[in-house]
Order: sequence, then C-alpha cells, then structure tokens
Amino acid sequence: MQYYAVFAKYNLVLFNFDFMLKEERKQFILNEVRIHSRVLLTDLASLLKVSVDTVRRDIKELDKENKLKKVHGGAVSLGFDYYHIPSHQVYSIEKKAAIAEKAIHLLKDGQVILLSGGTTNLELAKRLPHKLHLTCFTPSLSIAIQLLSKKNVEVIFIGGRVSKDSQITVGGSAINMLSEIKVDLCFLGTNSIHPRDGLTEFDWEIVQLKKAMIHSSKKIISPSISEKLGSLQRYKICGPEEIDILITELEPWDSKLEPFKNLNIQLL
Amino acid sequence: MQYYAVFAKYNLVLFNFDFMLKEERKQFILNEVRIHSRVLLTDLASLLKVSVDTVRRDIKELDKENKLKKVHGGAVSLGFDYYHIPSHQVYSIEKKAAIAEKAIHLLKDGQVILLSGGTTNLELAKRLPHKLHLTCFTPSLSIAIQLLSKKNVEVIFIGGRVSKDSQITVGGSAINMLSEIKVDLCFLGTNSIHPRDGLTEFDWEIVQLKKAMIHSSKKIISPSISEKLGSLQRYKICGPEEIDILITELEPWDSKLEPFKNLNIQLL
DNA sequence: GCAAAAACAGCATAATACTGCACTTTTCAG
DNA sequence: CTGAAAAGTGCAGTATTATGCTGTTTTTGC
Repeated sequence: MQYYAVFAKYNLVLFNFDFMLKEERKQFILNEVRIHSRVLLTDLASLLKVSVDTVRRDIKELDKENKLKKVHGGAVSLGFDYYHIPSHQVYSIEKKAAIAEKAIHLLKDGQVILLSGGTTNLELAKRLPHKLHLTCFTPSLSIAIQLLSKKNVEVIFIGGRVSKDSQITVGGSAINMLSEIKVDLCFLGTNSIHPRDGLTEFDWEIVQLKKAMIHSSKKIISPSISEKLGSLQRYKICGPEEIDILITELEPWDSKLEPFKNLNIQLL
Repeated sequence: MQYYAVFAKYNLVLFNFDFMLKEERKQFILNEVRIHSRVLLTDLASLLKVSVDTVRRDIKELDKENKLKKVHGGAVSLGFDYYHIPSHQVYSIEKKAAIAEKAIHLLKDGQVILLSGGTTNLELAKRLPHKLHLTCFTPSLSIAIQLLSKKNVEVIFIGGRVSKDSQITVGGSAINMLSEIKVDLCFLGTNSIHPRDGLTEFDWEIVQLKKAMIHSSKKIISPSISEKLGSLQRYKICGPEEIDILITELEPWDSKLEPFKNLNIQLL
C-alpha cells in the first residue's frame, strides 16, 4: 500500500463523501489507472471501501467503454507499455522493484541523469533515497510528480507535446531540448530488448524520443524484466552495442541472460 | 440532525421563499452540480423540501437539456470526467469553481491558450467541456495531467526546472520556450491584484515566468477570487493596463470591483 | 499437478427508477 | 370573474439497478 502513499492525501479527501455514486467510483478508478498505469482490484476495493466484486463490475464496464484494459487481478491503462504485453506482467511489481533497487546502487551524489517513462523507472523514482542529491531530466509526467517529493532531487521536465497514451512528452520540441544536454546516465525503459537487434518499440514517436535520449547520455542503462528479454517490436531504437548496462531482476549468471553475454554489456 | 449535516454540506441561499418555482429549483440544482460536481437525489429532495420524484423529474429534464448528466442515485456535472483532486484542501474551492465556469465561456473551438498554475486554473482544466477542441500550453504538472483526460485538448508542456513549492516549471528554459509562441488567451492565475500596481508575486522566479507568459499571449485574463483584490506582494509582474479581462466570483457590478472600473479592464 | 488467488454465476436485499393516477395550482380564453 | 385545460406534485405499486455474499470454476505461479 506504499504504492498509494504519495497520493494518500487525495484519497483522504475523497472519503468525506458518505456515499459515492457509481460514476464517481469509476472516475476514481480511471484516475488511479492514469496515474499509476496499473491498479489491483484488491487495492481499489479497500481504497473505495466496497467489495471486490463491485470494483470488478466497475472495471468490466470501463473496459467495455474502452477507458482501460481489464486484466487478471486488476486493470492497466490503455496504450501504455503494457498494451500488447501478456497480462501476467502486471504482476511484475516485485521484479521491477528489485531492478530499481539494483539501479539505485549505480547512482552517486551530484550526478545528472535522464529517466524515460515506464513503470520500472517509476519504481526507481519512488525508491530514490531522500538523501541522494541528483539532477533528473524526464519526459514523464508521473515520474516528475514522483520526483517532486524527493527533497534533494532537482527535477527538470522535458517539455513538448504530451502523448495521451503514454503520458510522456514527444515530438520535436522535446527532442530539441534533449539535444542541448549531455547527462551522466540514462535509464532507458523499454518494451523489448534483443541480443541481435537491441532495443525496439512499437510507437514511432517514442522511438524518436528514445533515440534522442541515447544521444544525450554518456552511459545507457536498460532496466528490463526478464520477460522482455529476446522480444522484438516493429521499430528499432538502437543496437545492443549502445547499451552499457542491462539490469534485470535475475542474478547475472542466470541462463536466461546467456545470449547477452559477450556483447560488451555489463549485466546486473 | 441529518438536516443540519446536509445543510452544512451544501450552501443554501434560496430559502427565503416558502415555495419554489420549478425553474428556481432547476437553477438551484444546476448550481449545486456546478459547485460540487455531483449531487444525490435524496439530498436535493430534503434541501428543497420536495419529494424525490419531483427532483428526479427535474433532473430528467435538465439531463434532456444537456445541462448535467443523470446517473443512478443523482447527477454529475457534464465535465465530470476528471481527476479527483481534493477540493477540501483547496482554499475557496467554490468561488474558484464559479470563476472557472465563467472562464469556460470565453473559450472557442480551435483556440490556443496558455494556463499558468494555481488552483483556479486547475479547476478550469477540470471543467473544460469534452467536446471543446483546444491547444493548451502549461507549465503546471497537475494541470497537464488533468488535461490529459480531455480527448480534444492537445497538451503541450512547458519544460524546464520544476519548482518543488509551486509544482510548475520555472527558469530560463521555460521562458525560452515561451518566447517561441504566441497564443490567443492566457489565463494568468495570480496571488495579488491591485488597481494601481497590477499583478504582483512573492516568488521572483515565478514573476519571470509570468512576465514571459504575458509576452506570449494576445489577451490576458486574470481569474481572481475577491479576497485577492487590492492585495500586494513584493515583486511586480505587470501593471493593470496589461490585463484584458478580470474574472471574479462576484457579479460585475459588485462594489468590491469599484476600484477596477475605468481601467479598461473587462469585468466578468 | 497443486494450492492460492481471481473470476464468475446466481441469489438476496436494499435502494432507486418508472408508471399511472389523484389531487392541487396555474393559465387563459370567454 | 369563471371554468376548463394544462402543468406540477406526491403517492403507491411495480420494475430495475446496485451491491455484497456464497459456492463453483478458471487462472496463475510454483
């Protein structure tokens, strides 16, 4: 439930209502989905103080209205990274948390970093130690908001047109801004990583943005849950040689990582 | 007991009449919906001292007139599809809601507008009708997120360093981006407005940003609750002559607005 | 495969919505 | 001013919806 801690103040107010209309509940659910990209039925039920069945019915309707995608155990936002990924990945929170913890060890006081969108990076943003001094560039609204609560992190938002699907800025203006910076590290969340073809994406605009991010960074770190290893999408972001560090939830010697050895990529 | 609870929750102004005409009732209902975004049939019935059936019929008509949306158990405002950000912790939420409603009437399809931060503008963002086609520039994270739920609104975020206090971007990069645009309208939320000294702020960086916003817009609209009228802060943003329209929750002929007449400012 | 979690189906209950009708008030032509 | 038509309101009975609960089936992770 730490998950909701940041927004606890909002939820509190919400419950000043004695009754909540169904419509309000649905709106609240959509809100949660938009902010967190994923929600669990059980969390929603306890937040809204209704039974899981009711939440399930609400989500079923919202799904039918094409406002979100219902998955086993919860719901995910439309068009986000999850869109075309098997639903079991919704449960990968623990894996992502493990990745985030490893990633934190790469950070040092005073560094300037770049965080792409995606839930793994969101997890990283949440878990940044409060005492760490950083300057973070990001094109993701949810990550920016998350980072605002870190006292010693300077947040610089990459402006431009905001894509409704992915909730990150895309387009020329963002790429332009990226062209003016050179950061120490870039945590490049990705949909697919392949030992031969490197990073790939299905959204053309996001590909352009990520390419620009790569050019703006001295070092590229790819946090990726093991399910994504070896998968491929339509458009190429960069070859495997561009990636400096690959972080998964696995141990570095795990056999699933075999294809990524001897590629001059550091495995964590 | 219950009566007083309800009384406290809604602000009832029209009880001078023993007896209310249907039109007055409908007007009252609309007002409640406008302020609270949602109402319950049962609450309205006890407030208006009529049967639930009557309220139901009223709401049915209002729904048919497209003034609100009827839902099981009550009604919600048409622009209800927004993130539920706490209304109680926001100061003077009802006045700000009234201002936002007036502001919406200034908007036309196809316009390009600039929204500064602040809760009044957040309220405006929430209440934008879904069918309105707009391009919105904003340096505020919460407003950007709010706007993402509006299907026909293109959101362009003004990037740069994000101020932790105000949760908006400030600094050179933001000002730079502003220098490249010229929008139709700018809704410039403000801390203080004075008939002689115009708009003032206490935060130097925000002053710089707002100055840039003024230069980037053909028309400046200042939404301001009446408490702020006549107040002053340390730094000046602009003189009163720069303001085109002043929107308050008051009627335009209210005596509190007297000092702002004859300044070539349109009062709404 | 197994155990746990989640989804589903069906049922019971309470709240809300609708319908028709009787009664009151308003409107308005003559 | 008057009376009839029209509009407005409340009520009772019925229909529909919303919700939680129980027991069963399916999915999931190991």
